[in-house]
Formats: sequence, structure tokens, C-alpha cells
Amino acid sequence: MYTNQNLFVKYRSVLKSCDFFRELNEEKWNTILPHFYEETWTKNTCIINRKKFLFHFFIICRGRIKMYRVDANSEKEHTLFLLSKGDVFDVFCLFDGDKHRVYYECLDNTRVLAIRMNKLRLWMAQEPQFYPMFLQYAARIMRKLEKTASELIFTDISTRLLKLILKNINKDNQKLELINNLPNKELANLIGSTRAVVNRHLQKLKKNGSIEITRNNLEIKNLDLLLKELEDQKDSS
Amino acid sequence: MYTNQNLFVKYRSVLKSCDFFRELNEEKWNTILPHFYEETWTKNTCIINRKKFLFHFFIICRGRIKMYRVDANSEKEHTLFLLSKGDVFDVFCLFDGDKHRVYYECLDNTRVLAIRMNKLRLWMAQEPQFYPMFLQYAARIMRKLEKTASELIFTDISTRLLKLILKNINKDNQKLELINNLPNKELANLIGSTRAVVNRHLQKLKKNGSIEITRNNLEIKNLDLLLKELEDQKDSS
DNA sequence: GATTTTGTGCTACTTAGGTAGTTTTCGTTG
DNA sequence: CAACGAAAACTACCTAAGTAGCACAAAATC
Repeated sequence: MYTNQNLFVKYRSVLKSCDFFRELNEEKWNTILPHFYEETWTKNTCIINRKKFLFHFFIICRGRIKMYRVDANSEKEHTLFLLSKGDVFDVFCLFDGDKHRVYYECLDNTRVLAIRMNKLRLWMAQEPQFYPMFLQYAARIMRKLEKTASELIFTDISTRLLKLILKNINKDNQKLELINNLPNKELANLIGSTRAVVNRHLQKLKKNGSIEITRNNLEIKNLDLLLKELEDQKDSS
Repeated sequence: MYTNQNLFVKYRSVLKSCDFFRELNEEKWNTILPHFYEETWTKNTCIINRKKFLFHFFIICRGRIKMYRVDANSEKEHTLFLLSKGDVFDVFCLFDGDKHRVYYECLDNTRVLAIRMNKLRLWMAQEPQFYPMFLQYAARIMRKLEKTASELIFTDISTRLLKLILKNINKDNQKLELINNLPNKELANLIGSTRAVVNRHLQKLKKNGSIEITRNNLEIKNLDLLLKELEDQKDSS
């Protein structure tokens, strides 16, 4: 077990990158960190455990976790958010204590910091100066969701796929990050399509030389070509 | 001009139905109401005026206002929310002061209560006990948006149209409310489709006798048939 | 290193929904 | 009440995307 001090030092970079608690300095962190504890989940773990789900709040230290919905009828999946280092969940549950028709699954071996929700709620009430920060966070998420929803209506699948790829290219080294080693099926879930269709479009990008695909790896070969492709699709619509 | 007291009396039922301020009693209302003033907008008014948009917050007293996004390329519209009596906007703007890639347009002659955003923010900071209420509100909206987004992926247009209709039927008198006198084009914007397609599906419902359509009026003829229709579509997917 | 599982690539087929265009109907307005 | 404009109704067409199925290859598992 780590002391508060140690926990802050150990996860400094995680906590710094945590948008949800953006304004906290080390001193403030240490008023709440003692209530957190570390937890490790293996790849493919599903967080559907009602109790844990409702009563705990998590900060992701490493690994990716998808937040997704499942259609009761068709068994289709829709990945709403792909969470990683510095992201938190479940915020909405924290805010209103309601259960959430949403699932979480680890795409990697994952390390999180966990806290009982009532502890966190209590802390929030004791530090009301941070409420505006939480409201701001909520607003940011909301805008993202709005954009996601409209994008589903406005743009076709090849465009959504292109945007997904471009969004996850590291500007510095031109490598694909975050979504890089996901199977076609997971990419499909992210943009609201199916494995076969995603693959069809990836093949096209491969053929024109903008990307290269090996199993579990997508390499950017020609970023300019990808950008041009996106422009062309805009024009033709 | 009304005094605080009068404003509360005049709009009692609006304020009572206002989810955003759910927990306020008359006394509390009167600490903020003096900063509100009434405004009337005619049908088709667009609230894109940057200044007003960024610096004011509104409670709708009567009339409908659509909150929508526009695709820069295709000029397509997507109506995210259809606001009416008791609804407020723009919450996200209130929370983070950021501009919002979103438009508002009056579908009827509209009456609102308006307040300068900084006044409201100040009041919120002075009454921190209400912050959890705002967070809860944010969470509710968020869940709605999540559902909207996933629905766009999971269900086809005829189902989305059916659900839209069923959602807006008054249980008591079986009449269609809120969306009743909207043109097909607006219905299309609500579910992410086009006028022609919406009309196509409406014709089908008309033919099987579940609804009747006259200009600017949609009448429910057979609710059970509509519900059965929805079930059938679930099965066939 | 054999076997199973998982992901990929590809073909052929089907269909819902977008598009374009015309006609008809209705309601508003001059 | 005439004429105009907007919404609705309908036809015909086209295409993107979903579906199903199979073959193959790479990993993971034992």
C-alpha cells in the first residue's frame, strides 16, 4: 500500500493529464488521494459488476478501456468513448447515482486508481470551489457527444473512418496511436459500421498507397494523401 | 416590467416544470428572478447573434425552439433537441463559456425568460448547495445524447420514426404533441434522414391505417397497430 | 509444434435510403 | 377569389452499406 505522498509521486503524470481534476495542485490532490487505491484489470475484463460499477469511480493509469452500448435486439455494439491514461469513469453515475445503460471493457491490461463514489461526492461538497471545473468537464464531454451524433448523420462511413484515423495520428512521428492495434471489428464499433465494410474501405486506402496494413498494425504511408482523400470526399458530397 | 414576486406568480408553472432548477422553492427563485427579464421572439427567429448567444441564458416559457447543428459541406441539418416550456439553453455555454457549434431557431412564436450569464454564474457560486443539481442535470442530458447517438447506429429510419411518434403521444388523449404540426422536413432533421424518406414511411403507416395525415396535422388512428409495428421491426432486424 | 482461435481479405448478393424530378394539394396573402 | 408558394405525395433511379459465406494467415494456447 502506498501513502498519499507516494501515490501522487507514482502517478504524477497520470494525475497531471487528468482533465476531470484539471485544477488540482499537489496539495489538493493529497486531500483526496488517500481515499484512492490501485487496482489492476487484465485484458478483456468487463466492468458490468453492478456494485463496483455504481459505487466506485476510476481514473485510468494505463491501458485502454472502451465505453460502449449494446443494442438489445441486434447485439450490435457502439463504442461511445475509447478511454485511456488520465480519463475517468463513470462521471454521469458520479453526478446522479443513476445506473447507466453502458458497459466498460478493457482492451489492454489496465491499471486504475479507484475510489468509493460517496467518498468522492463528499469531498466535492467540501471543496465547492471545484464545482465549476466539473461543470466545464461535463460541457466538454457533451460537445463531443453532440459532434459524434451529428457526424453519424452527416458523413458516410469512409469519411468517418478517415477522420478516425487522422484524429489518432501522432503529429510528431506520424504514427497511429490509441487505435493502432485494434481489430477491424473494434474500428467498426467506433464509427458505427461493420467489420466487412471497414475492411473494404481500408483496402481502398491500402491500394492507393496511403496506408499499409499488417495484422494488428496500421501504418501511415502517406499522410498528405489521406488528407487529400478527406477533402475529395467532402467535395463529392 | 414585473417585480420578482409578479414574475414568479406569472410563470409559476414554467418554473415548476423547469428541470434545470428542479430544487428551487419560491424563496430561492426570488433570489435570482430579479435578474431575469422577459423577451418575445417571433416564429423562425434564429438565435445566432453571437453576443446574445454567449452572454445570455434562457428559460422557455412558451413556444418550441430547436437546437440543431448544420453540416458545413452538405448543408444538412440535425436537430439535437426540440426544446419547449420549462427547457433552458445554453447550458454548456453557461458551464464553460465556450462557443458552441450549435444553432437555435424558433418553431413558434416564443416567450422566454433571459438572464445575463455572468449574473447566473455569480448566483450559482453564491448558492453552492445547488451544484449537485446542475451536475445531475448534465448527467441526464448526457444519457439522452448517448442514447440518441447509439440509436442512429442501431435502428433504421422507419423504427426511428415510429419511436419519435410514440414518444410524443399524450397517454391520456392519444394525441400527438410537441412534434405534431412540424413539416416532414423537420421530422427528418430530428431522426437524421430526409424529407422524402420520412414521407415514404409515413405513407406506409397511413396505408395500414395506424395514422391519418392532413397538412400540418398527424392523427393517431390506431396506437396498438403502431406498437405492433415497432415490435415487428425489432423482430425482423 | 500441433491445434485452436482470431483477424483478415475477398466475392457475390440484397436492400434501405438518398436523390431528382414532377404533380398535386393546401393555405396564405395580396 | 385568384394567384402564389410551400408542403406533401409519388415515381423512378442509383449507390453505399449491410449480409453471408469462405479461404487463408497469423497468434495464442496447450
